Amino acid sequence: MSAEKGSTGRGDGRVTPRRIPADADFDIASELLKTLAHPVRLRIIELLSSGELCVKRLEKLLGVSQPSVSQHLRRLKYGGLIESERRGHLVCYRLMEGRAVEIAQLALERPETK
Amino acid sequence: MSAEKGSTGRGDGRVTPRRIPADADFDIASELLKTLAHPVRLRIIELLSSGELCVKRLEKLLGVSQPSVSQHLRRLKYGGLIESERRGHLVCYRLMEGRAVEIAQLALERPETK
DNA sequence: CGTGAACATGCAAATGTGCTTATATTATAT
DNA sequence: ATATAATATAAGCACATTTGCATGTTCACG
Repeated sequence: MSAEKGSTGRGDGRVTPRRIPADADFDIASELLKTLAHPVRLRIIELLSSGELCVKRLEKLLGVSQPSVSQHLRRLKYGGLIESERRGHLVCYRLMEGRAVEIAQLALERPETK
Repeated sequence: MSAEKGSTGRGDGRVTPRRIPADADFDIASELLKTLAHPVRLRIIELLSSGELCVKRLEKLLGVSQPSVSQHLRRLKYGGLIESERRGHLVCYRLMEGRAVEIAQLALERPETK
């Protein structure tokens, strides 16, 4: 199974040299994962991966109370995963951090049955 | 930026058809992410990606107390990410779930500065 | 201005997490 | 059998997270 060391294969054929993670990197990375580690937030990321959405729309799609949606959006925004833009009296959210979708998709895969 | 819909590109050239996630899938996925969302557990995954290690060795490499290491290992094991095998009076741990390393590596990357 | 719609924020209760310390368990060696 | 090394589990506490509910805020429009 041993993955080739020192580089990361990607879908687009690029091979990014992997740097040695410092101590703080693990803190930062675990923050990112904590931000994603909630069913509602995962669904928000998945929904936004198809394009931007306003809160009202998310509220309906998610079937979750408006304050709850706003709180999750705030957390995602604070974590730098999404950004918002006011449009009239709507506030639209869109994805900012590409890794968010990639991680979400990986986590949503069914475990490989090798 | 829009990623191609309905399929996931992977490093090995495979293209896995993506199924529509059901409600429970988000719960399961967020459990997986929560299990990974701790700096020490991330480091354990990274260390084990090079081969199996016993608790004593992990304790030294991580600089964390033995009970703490054991607790993190238990969580990872319960989540199905690692497995253990007794060898004499050592207990060796190794990776089980390929996604764990992939997700950890993605989370450890520096954010893309497109 | 005042009203309504869309969002955001604040707060308190419930729950979950992580760490430390102490105590069990298991296997080896004597 | 006993002692010792490696590991696991348990109890307790501090702290963070989640959730529901109430209350603010901001904008558009009449």
